[in-house]
Amino acid sequence: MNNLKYQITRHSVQRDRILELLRSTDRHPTADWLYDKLKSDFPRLSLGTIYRNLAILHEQGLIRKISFGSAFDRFEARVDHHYHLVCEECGRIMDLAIPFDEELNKKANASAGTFQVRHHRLEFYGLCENCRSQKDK
Amino acid sequence: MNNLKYQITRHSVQRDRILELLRSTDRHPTADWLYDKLKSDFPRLSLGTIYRNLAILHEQGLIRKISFGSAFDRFEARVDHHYHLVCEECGRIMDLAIPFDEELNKKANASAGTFQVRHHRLEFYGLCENCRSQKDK
DNA sequence: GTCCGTGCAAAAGCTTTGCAGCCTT
DNA sequence: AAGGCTGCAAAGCTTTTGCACGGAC
Repeated sequence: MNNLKYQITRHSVQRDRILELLRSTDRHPTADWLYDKLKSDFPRLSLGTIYRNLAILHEQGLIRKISFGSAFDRFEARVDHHYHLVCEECGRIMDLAIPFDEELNKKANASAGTFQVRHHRLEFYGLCENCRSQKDK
Repeated sequence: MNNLKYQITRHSVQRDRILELLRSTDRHPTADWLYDKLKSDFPRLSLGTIYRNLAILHEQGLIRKISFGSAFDRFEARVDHHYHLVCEECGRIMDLAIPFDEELNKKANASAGTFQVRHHRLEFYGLCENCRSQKDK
């Protein structure tokens, strides 16, 4: 049983360069930035290749992915600060009852140098009850 | 000086219903879910209206928005667990030096009921040095 | 010679926006 | 009457995917 989407066996210069680039910077680049940087070396490079290789590298645990932006925003009417539980299986989101920790901002600020921390966002990921019992079957 | 994009003055039944719906549920809906729910009451409703009103409600502080998904993913070669600083002005992302807190998962689990917490994601938002000095001018 | 990886282009998926007409004030 | 709000449709953006070709092994 193997759920990997990409089963790479071959070597790819492009993939090497993407990983190398990521390892050489602390900018947490977007796919597009990588594309721009590598375009001069591979004039016929395509964004599809970037994305495919990022997915492969990610699958291999060689890189991490941080999602931002707004593909699939969720909304809620509760406007006080609180944290969420997110089910990785079904996408369900629940509010979590632990108190909001303002102290976290101070702790972060203490290590953030000249960066000025104003707030934070914390989410917990795992399995909701439903999906857990599904998996037990 | 007013930077608000939406300056609402008028009343809208659709907006009322969106807020009412959000207040009546704990599902943290997507725009599409709201659209589906309201479609029967407003047969000619459009998703554009949903999005516009969500933006207005958000601007008024009546609702919160949680972004997930992948519009603008960022990648990094550092694969150990760590936290990030995100500049709200320029979008720059930096690694934060505070230790990764595995205890957080346990704390969350203790309040999560039947939800099984496996990991978490924590980001700090604020202003980087550059953008801070820009603002002082 | 296989068949994986690439480039290219089209498609997909969510969100935004232009526009004309309607509705609130 | 003024102009914000709506529905509709098109556009915008990032990411994904189908396909044929070229390259790795």
